[in-house]
Formats: sequence, C-alpha cells, structure tokens
Amino acid sequence: MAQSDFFEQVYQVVRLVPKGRVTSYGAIAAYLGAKSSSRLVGYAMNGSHQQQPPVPAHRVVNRKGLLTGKVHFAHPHHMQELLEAEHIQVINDQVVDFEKLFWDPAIELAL
DNA sequence: AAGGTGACAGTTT
DNA sequence: TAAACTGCCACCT
Repeated sequence: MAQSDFFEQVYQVVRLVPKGRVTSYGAIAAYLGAKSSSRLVGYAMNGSHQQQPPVPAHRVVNRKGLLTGKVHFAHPHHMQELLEAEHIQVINDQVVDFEKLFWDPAIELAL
C-alpha cells in the first residue's frame, strides 16, 4: 500500500460525498472504524486544502450541522458560499435540514 | 525522541 | 434545562 495514512482514508471518503449533501466528522470516523477518533477526521481536514484533487471539506460539518471548520478556509465565509452554491441553505453557520441532507458513508457506501 | 495539538463527540455536573 | 469536562488517537513541532 502506498502512504495510505489515516488522512488519506478521510480524504477519499469526503470526496465521495455527493454534491448537495453533507456529512459529519463522526460519520466518517465511524466508517473508517475509528468512531472514537472523530477529532482525527477534523485534524485531517487541516491538510485537505493542499490535497489534489481538492477535498470538498465544506461538505463536512460537525454533528450539530455547524460549520465549525469555516475558519480554516481561505476566508471564514467561503465555506458557506460553497454550500449555498450546492443548494444547501446555511443560516447562522448551521446547515438547514441537516438531518435530511446528511450523508452517512456507513449507510450509503454499504450498498 | 517525546510531548502537545485539535475542523469532535459523548458523558457528567 | 444548559453548560462544562473528559476521552481519543494520529499528525505536527
């Protein structure tokens, strides 16, 4: 295997998130079998900006649907704009109908 | 080499 | 009820 670090695994899953959908750090961690390491998922996104192809980190939010990682983007408001560009409503840094737009890899990719 | 960090999540007070 | 603390484990300095 190549340098398939935990980060690489996270990037792969995030890139599988369909457009117009969102997922949570815990869901990705759980899919990787490390639900207890949800923080690692967020930490992994730290280098997602320099990954190629780009990782849609804007589709990843915390369990509450809050855009907690928006501050890590080029500009704090960039994340919301990206979500709105995908027809995802974001109010007060929170994804509207988060439960409906939620995309769980453990379920969607299980098929 | 060893220790500290953190874009979370669950539990407890 | 809401707010605060702890656990967690790979990456970074």
